[in-house]
Amino acid sequence: MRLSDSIEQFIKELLSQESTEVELKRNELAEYFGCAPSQINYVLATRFSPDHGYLTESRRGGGGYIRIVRVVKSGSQRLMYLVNDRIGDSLGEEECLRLISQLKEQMIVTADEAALMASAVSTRALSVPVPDVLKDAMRAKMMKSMLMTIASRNRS
Amino acid sequence: MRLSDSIEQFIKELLSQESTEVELKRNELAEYFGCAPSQINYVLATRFSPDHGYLTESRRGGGGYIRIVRVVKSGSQRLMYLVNDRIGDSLGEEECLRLISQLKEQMIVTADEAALMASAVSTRALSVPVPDVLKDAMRAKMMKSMLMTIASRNRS
DNA sequence: ACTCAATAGGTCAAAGAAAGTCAGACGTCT
DNA sequence: AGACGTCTGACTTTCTTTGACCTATTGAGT
Repeated sequence: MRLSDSIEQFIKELLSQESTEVELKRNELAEYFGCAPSQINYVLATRFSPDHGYLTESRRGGGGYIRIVRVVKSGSQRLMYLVNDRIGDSLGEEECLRLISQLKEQMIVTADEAALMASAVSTRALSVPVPDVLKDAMRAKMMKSMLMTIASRNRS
Repeated sequence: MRLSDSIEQFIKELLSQESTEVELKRNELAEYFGCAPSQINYVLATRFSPDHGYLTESRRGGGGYIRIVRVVKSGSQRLMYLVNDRIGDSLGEEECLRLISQLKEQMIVTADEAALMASAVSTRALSVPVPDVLKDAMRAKMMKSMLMTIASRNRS
């Protein structure tokens, strides 16, 4: 069995026990598996990325940690559809706004959240000297990122 | 648990009991936590700065003290300060996250909104081939745009 | 008034603690 | 052998903690 797979298993084990969130120490985990600490980052990058349905945050320095959150897909098929299929690599402002207003209508996001999202992807917010092609690429990523975040709460 | 966090909690405990202001002795507090007195300054600098919504004053010499005052500003005042003064033309990711978490702590935005904002300015969301300088310029604009949106609703 | 010692807080740099990054070595399929 | 996935180690960045030295205030003794 591959080391990466073992670590992946181990973390998923923890996640299944401790609900949807787990916090761990990179060095301890590396010690436990007798590997380089950076191996943990590799596992996170290749198996617990947002694309895989996970979010991670961390802190350095004394008392540092890594937290992994499993995004629950059940309550939000619509969102995951948007993230995985609907939104591609590029999204214009108009289309962003259309999507956002649909989400609002379907009561998947509140009016306040919709306004927040719209202001983030607005032309005004992105008015820096960068080609439009790249801005639209960025909009796509921002939308996905925000939708993932929304999907990760709200397991109602 | 981190020492800094314990001290922070301790002070906030005092503040919640004694209204909006608390006065303490640096050396006594350090003794109580068994740490170097300068540790107290570190906690003040990293957790009770004006950005965090606190002011501190102090006196040296006999009968010296440190006073910590929680500044009670309305949400929209705080937001306007951020938009007009605090955030300039450029803002790194770390600083964005710090500001956002402060807004959450001050209950000016909800946890959900904070998460949404954080995901919008994240490295992940902006991972397109654009120089970092421009990304930080964009972050500044996005933050302002989002904060304005928040301010324009409930002017409480 | 002046000086000096005691008291109390401030500053800063260096050490320590954790996590992040990335290039390159190593493996394992085809 | 080549391509792709895995793993490591050296170096970096961020956050925390401490200690040595500095500055301000007070008060007692002259």
